[in-house]
Amino acid sequence: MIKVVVVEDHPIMVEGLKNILRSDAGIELNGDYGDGKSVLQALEKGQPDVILMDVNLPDISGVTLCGEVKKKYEDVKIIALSIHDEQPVIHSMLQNGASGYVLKNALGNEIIRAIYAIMDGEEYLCSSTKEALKNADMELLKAIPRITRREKEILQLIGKGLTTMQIADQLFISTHTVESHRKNLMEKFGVNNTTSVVKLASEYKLL
Amino acid sequence: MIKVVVVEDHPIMVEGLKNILRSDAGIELNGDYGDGKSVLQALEKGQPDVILMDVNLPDISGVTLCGEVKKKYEDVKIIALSIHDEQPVIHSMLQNGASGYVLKNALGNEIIRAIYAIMDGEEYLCSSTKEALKNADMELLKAIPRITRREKEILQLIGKGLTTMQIADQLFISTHTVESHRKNLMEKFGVNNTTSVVKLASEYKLL
DNA sequence: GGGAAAACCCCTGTTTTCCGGGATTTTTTT
DNA sequence: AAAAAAATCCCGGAAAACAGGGGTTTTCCC
Repeated sequence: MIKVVVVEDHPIMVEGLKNILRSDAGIELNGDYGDGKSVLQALEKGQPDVILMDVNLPDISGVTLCGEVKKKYEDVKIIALSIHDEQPVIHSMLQNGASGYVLKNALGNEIIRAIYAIMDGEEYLCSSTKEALKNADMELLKAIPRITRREKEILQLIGKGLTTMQIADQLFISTHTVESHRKNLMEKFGVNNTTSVVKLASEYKLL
Repeated sequence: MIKVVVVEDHPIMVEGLKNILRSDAGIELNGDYGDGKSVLQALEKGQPDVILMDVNLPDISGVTLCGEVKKKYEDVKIIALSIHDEQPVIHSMLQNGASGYVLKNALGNEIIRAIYAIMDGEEYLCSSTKEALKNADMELLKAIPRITRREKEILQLIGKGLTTMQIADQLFISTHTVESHRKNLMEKFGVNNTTSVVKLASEYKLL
């Protein structure tokens, strides 16, 4: 029996997943969790074979959670579940140790197939995911930039529509510093104006 | 028996909803559809009592669909299902005739409760939705701005990081015109710089 | 078909961001 | 404790966005 754990914060979605998993005789559902913290706690007491993990969780990002789980329990396989088909999101999950990536608009049996595939040591991407990756040069695959706490803070204020001067005032720092952060953000996201940074950050759910 | 139809493009979610609805004896599931077009077609041949409608559909926006359904079949009650708790999204759905708004992180029985409540002629908002509305002044409740085709086009180009001049070049219009659109967009969204416009538009899934 | 609203277009001056450097002081991580 | 990463600060010139004004042409609704 393949032991599966579900991490997903939408109960209705969990209900659907349970139903799908139950329909397969070789799979055993070993619990479900609504956020990152509770699943990390649970893992200390024993690990499943596979974790079905939503990328957007209420507490920590799926990317981070994925990395942490794999660091501690390298044998646990992770399948990412997501509504995003953005290339950097997919790429970041895979880089952080996910063995599969299935979009939420996939059919139920794609999940089953994914589970068996990765138990065989394969990597499983659902068809729409493959589609999303195909168009991108494998060379210039970009991961989601890792931004610092301060940068995030400034990004949020920029998103609110504040000017550099207003931000400087609010955070009790110089306008020059704010401009530096702005510059670094543009650099990290590989764009040349703040508007694009905000758009991308919003797409990657970094705000 | 209350006849319910589900409009939702994530099969796993549909699976979960079916499960929940099946568990209640007074509710009968009358079909599910993955996009706006197919449900509009189906409605011509007969209407259910209630439509459970995802706000983010692949073809048209839930807000539009909601309006169209209510225009043609005013007796059909609509419950919006969404992952967003943004106030303008909620507000726009209700303005377009939705009788209920349930977030996807709600528990299954919230759905059941919502169905019975609106069949009794009440309006049903799940607890998190109420929470999201509470913080906002009822006075300055803002609907999602209606933007024109041209404005959307320009917004997308801005989001790509193009400057006013590059946009003007690409669309064969003057930079002044682009600036006008920019101005109108800021006006419509009630903010004073383009970055905020892009952020909001992205939140409301207008891009 | 006619009128209103929306969409589209244009201009000038002021403010803000962007770009190109460079440097010092905390934190964090190893 | 050393090395790496973050956070802070600084400058000046160029480029772009913003604010506030006005005008013409489509489109849409009655």
